Amino acid sequence: MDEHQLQNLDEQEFIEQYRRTEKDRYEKPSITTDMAIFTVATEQGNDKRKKPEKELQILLIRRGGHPYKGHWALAGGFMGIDEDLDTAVRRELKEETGVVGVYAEQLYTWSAVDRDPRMRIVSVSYLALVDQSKLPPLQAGDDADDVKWFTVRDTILDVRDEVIGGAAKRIEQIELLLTSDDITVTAAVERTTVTEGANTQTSLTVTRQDGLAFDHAEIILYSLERLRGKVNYTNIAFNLVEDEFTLPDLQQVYEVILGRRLNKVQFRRYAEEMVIDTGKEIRTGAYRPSKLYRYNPAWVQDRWK
Amino acid sequence: MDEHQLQNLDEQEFIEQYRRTEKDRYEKPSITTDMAIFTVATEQGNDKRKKPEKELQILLIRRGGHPYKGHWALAGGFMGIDEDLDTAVRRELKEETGVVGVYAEQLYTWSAVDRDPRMRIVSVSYLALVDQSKLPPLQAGDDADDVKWFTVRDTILDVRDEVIGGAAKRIEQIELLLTSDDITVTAAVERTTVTEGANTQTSLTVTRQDGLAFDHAEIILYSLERLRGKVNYTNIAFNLVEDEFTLPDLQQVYEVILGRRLNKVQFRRYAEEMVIDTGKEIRTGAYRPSKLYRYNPAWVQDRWK
DNA sequence: GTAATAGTGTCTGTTAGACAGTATTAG
DNA sequence: CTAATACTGTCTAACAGACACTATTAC
Repeated sequence: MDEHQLQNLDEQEFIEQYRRTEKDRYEKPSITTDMAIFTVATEQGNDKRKKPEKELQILLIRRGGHPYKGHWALAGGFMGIDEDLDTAVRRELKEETGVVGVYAEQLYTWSAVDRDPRMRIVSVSYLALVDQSKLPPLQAGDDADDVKWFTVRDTILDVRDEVIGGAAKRIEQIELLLTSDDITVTAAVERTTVTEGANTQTSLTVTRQDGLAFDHAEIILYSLERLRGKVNYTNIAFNLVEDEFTLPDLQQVYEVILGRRLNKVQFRRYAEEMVIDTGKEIRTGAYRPSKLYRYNPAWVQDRWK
Repeated sequence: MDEHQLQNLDEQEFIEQYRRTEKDRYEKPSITTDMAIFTVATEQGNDKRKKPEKELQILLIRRGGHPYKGHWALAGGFMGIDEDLDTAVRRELKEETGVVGVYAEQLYTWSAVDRDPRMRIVSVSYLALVDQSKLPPLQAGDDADDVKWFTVRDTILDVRDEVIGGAAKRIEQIELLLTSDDITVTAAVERTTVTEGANTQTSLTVTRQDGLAFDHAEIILYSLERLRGKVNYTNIAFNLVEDEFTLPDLQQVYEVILGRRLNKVQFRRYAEEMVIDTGKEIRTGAYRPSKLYRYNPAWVQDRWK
């Protein structure tokens, strides 16, 4: 049956015919999910007298199978034919790490033709956040040899500007450094921004990596960008504190994400309308106790009225 | 060869073996792209003496084949096995409408199991913007019977708040109205926002549609949200004016996107650092001429310092 | 008391928002 | 001249950023 005959059927007949003869006419890619899940954790080994510092961490698994066997990767895996992406990514996270019930949002879909050595794979990445107190003990499962939280540090090593014709080009060399107790994995990524007229396009390319699998360094850097952007105009950071939290703790979360100190008065004015005072207090050291707040579900972002 | 044997190979051997025996073990979905491309156009039939009003328009094609034959849809189609998504979506747009060289960014990946009646299809949607002056005459091609620009209007008909246990739920009834000269297509979409603690999730569901194909009403509303969000903190709106433009024209673009009037002084202060005076002027009516500007490529968003 | 952090009062410079004015044009 | 839109000066209220202060605690 040729295309013309096929189109002269009514829709029901067409679909039946299509399923019989057309459905697998072209080669299809596979679809996987990848989950960049972050938490804000207390640094090890600190002075008893001082309040502990915090840091941003990401969950990685060590791959038990080829390809990139023994390398560290984001949790994730193939989407089943009968599940949607949100379901698939949560299922994979649970299977590989035991982590459930986290905040997760879709991030970006990666489709470079050669991004997987096995075959054509398109991957839909997710950004997830979880508070330490909601975490069960980690347990590696499935394809994973091991699961660990890695401290995330990204540094811009170099910025180079070029002007080619009417286009302005900015190339940033970024180093991504992920460390666990005894393990360090790194990647060098080039971030290219091309501005031509009003049209600005940014792309990320891994130029060197040590211990990381696939294009996951790009995905991690992209998720960091998104996280840093959204923290300023959404409630996203509240997913990184307990249900009841203090304003100094919340401020620490913002500082860790943004990588810089914030003004206390300013921060508290900003946070005030997003929180509700529980009336409780908590004592954490040799100093004045801190008030406990909870998120104000009635808060609406009004930056863009 | 079982899984264990497979994993004892070295990586090169593994990949060769995988391609022979594992590659097509599981049923795969198809991947398509969908392009929501907008422009800001001058309304028809206006008073000579007054400056014409402008409106937001989206490009739709009438489907020449099943399913949804004769219905209106976003441009797009299947990704080839040897091309990435950006390439695929631009190729499809060109094939179906003749439009090339536009600003485009990836929007969201839609994966509901039943979103296509033929088979399992995951679709990656794109948001694109183009200035009228860069548009060639439209020409339907390929699977498309016809191509038209539709004026976009979305109205919130009703907002209902519910509180269930600790979760706050907001259900908005949205009407999407798309009109061309003689054609009107509509859809009713339910926008549900669930807030539980700090965790807010929003979903869109089409409840009724007339003349629109697939879940494209959801995609269109989602792209409108993104456009309205980004216009405030990026240079995205400059893709909707000519290379040289006046500030009143630019302001009109912002007003059309946001659906409300902006304060002139305020807008000009905001826009000032994003533009460069060309020294030229343009006369468009029986009133003072307007200065022509161009985009300032050195502008960087500093809202999130 | 001391050292440490939590939380507040208040000053200052900047910015958002609005009003009302002037400038320029075609007809 | 009039009607229309482009553009600007300036007032006010709100806000961001910073400093310095008070409050509370463990030891």
